[in-house]
Amino acid sequence: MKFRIAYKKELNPSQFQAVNITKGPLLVIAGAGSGKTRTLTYRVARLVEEGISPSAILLLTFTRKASQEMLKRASRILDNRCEGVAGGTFHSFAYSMLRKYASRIGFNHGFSIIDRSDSENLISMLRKEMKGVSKSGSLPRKQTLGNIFSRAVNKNLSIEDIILDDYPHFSRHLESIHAISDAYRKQKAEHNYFDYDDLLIYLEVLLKDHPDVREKICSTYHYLMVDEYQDTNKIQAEIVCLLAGNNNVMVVGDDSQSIYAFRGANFENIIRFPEKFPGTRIIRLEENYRSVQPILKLTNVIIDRARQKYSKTLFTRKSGGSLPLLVNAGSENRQSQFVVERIQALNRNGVPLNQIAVLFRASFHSFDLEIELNREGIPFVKVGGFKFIESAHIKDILAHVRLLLNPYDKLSWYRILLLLDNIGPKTALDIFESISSEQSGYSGLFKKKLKSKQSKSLDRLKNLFSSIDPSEMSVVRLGEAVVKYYTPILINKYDDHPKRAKDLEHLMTIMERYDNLERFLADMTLEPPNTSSHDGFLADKPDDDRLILSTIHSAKGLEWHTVFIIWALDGRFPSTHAVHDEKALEEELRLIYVAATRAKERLFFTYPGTVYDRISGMVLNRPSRFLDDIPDDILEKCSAMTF
DNA sequence: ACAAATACTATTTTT
DNA sequence: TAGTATTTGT
Repeated sequence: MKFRIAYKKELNPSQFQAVNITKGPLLVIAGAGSGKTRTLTYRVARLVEEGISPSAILLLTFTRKASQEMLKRASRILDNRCEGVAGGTFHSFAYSMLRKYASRIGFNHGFSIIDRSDSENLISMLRKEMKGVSKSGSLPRKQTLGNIFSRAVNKNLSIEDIILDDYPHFSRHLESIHAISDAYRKQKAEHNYFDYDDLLIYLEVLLKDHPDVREKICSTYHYLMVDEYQDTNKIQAEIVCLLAGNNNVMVVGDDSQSIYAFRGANFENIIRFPEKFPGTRIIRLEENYRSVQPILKLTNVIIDRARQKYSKTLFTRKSGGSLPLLVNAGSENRQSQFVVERIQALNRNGVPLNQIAVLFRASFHSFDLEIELNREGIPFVKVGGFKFIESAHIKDILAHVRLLLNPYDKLSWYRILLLLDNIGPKTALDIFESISSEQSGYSGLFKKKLKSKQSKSLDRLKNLFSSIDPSEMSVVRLGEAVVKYYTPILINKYDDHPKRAKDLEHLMTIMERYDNLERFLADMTLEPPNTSSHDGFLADKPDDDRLILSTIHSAKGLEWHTVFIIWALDGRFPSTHAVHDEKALEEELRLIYVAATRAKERLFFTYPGTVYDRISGMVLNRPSRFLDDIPDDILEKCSAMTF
């Protein structure tokens, strides 16, 4: 067969093999910077060139952006048939399958997806009820409870196991926690709520218990490709098994880059893949095309300390380059200043801002730097951490919008009613009960008798709901009506309302892109914009030359000319929480490995000399233990003063 | 009885 | 800083 693309010429031998083997199970161990994306992209093109229908190919990735990017690139090297390939995250794929087959799993009236904070709010309500019952000491907070429940699902363990393993100090509350978990499950079923984990659970149920559905889905998607396989959990691995009916399944991953164990990911999925699929062919991509020699030398030393790994050694042909540098800055602010100065110097020497990234372990690590960047007028985007979509004012608007789709949405009513004067938790729930029992849509709001003060606050809300009609107005018009109603509340509630009003404007520009309310809401929970709130309204301009600030988790798969890793301070990275747990410590090690392997030409680690840690009462003054004893000819050390 | 204001405390990463 | 527990106010 003659192909338009010269695969053999454009790929190295291992990559070519991975593209060339299109049938049967295939495991690709792809080291950092080894052209993993390139390989997947060419493989998509190859399948399409072989005459396979694009809609028969399913590409599961970690973010929607990643799959879009790959399909776009595949289209560029072949043609736009590649855009027809089905791609997305496990969660978005689960969503579309479950929508299609909702009635098969007993959800005849559909369901709505709740995000993490919705789920926590629901848990919080149940926790309050439970507080009266349990006697001794305080229950875990809602966030912790959410973590416990989610981890149990994603690791396929019981609540007992999770508490004994990870939260032994809460074991005396085991019964109460169990009760809350049961109540949570019940509430979700009653209100047709699916949390993130439910999407995976119900997809597994659908595939497992309904052979005809599974048959149908498998006969649609003949070719399955899964990216970032090291970060899948047990359910996802099971789903891959169920989907790979005809064994044409390729998974790509790197156990050294597994950084999502905290949410149940297990890189042993990679190791077990050949057991699950007998006859699996294994290909290793070991040539690094990204980093210069000195950087690769350091990252190889870092990952060498990992206990458990698929062994591989990356090599590069990129010669030259300077040694990575570990800088003692003296203080947090001096660290920020140092980074700013280096960025300005690089920029003067012709490195564009968008080729420079500052990476950190936790979102708040960049606060001081952000102030310094603003002072110097250096434009930046921040990725990861607290998201635009998670800020209270955006969630307020979305709650109103959600009610237009489902007037019996308990969480949304609760949220928007609490915004009103003289209405607290009790009244809000009473009103919801009334609406729910009336069964007459949101006009049920008019039925409930209230004190005059309270009904006065409700009047404007009633007005809003009687003036809008989701069947007649476009998505963005609905949004505008809600914003108009909400603005006085916003001004009253927040001192910084001008900034937040801008966010609402940005939300309107996002809504403009949708003509379907349901799709809009699903996207907002499944694939929300990943940038942080205050720069959200600028984030859509892709060519903007701006510095990147990012959590390491959100930097996965990306690369820059120069990378700064700040707060490389023992006690922060690894954090004091992780140091007593070997598994957690290993994950921190992989995390610093992922961060360092993002760099192409220049790599800086910085730490503030001495920091007092209020929580542990310790003085932190050592560089990260992962870097501390690396020889000077691999990692150069200096202080900001002597640079 | 319930809402609103105030005090206290523990602090990561994300679909 | 935000979530929760506690106190004060209507």
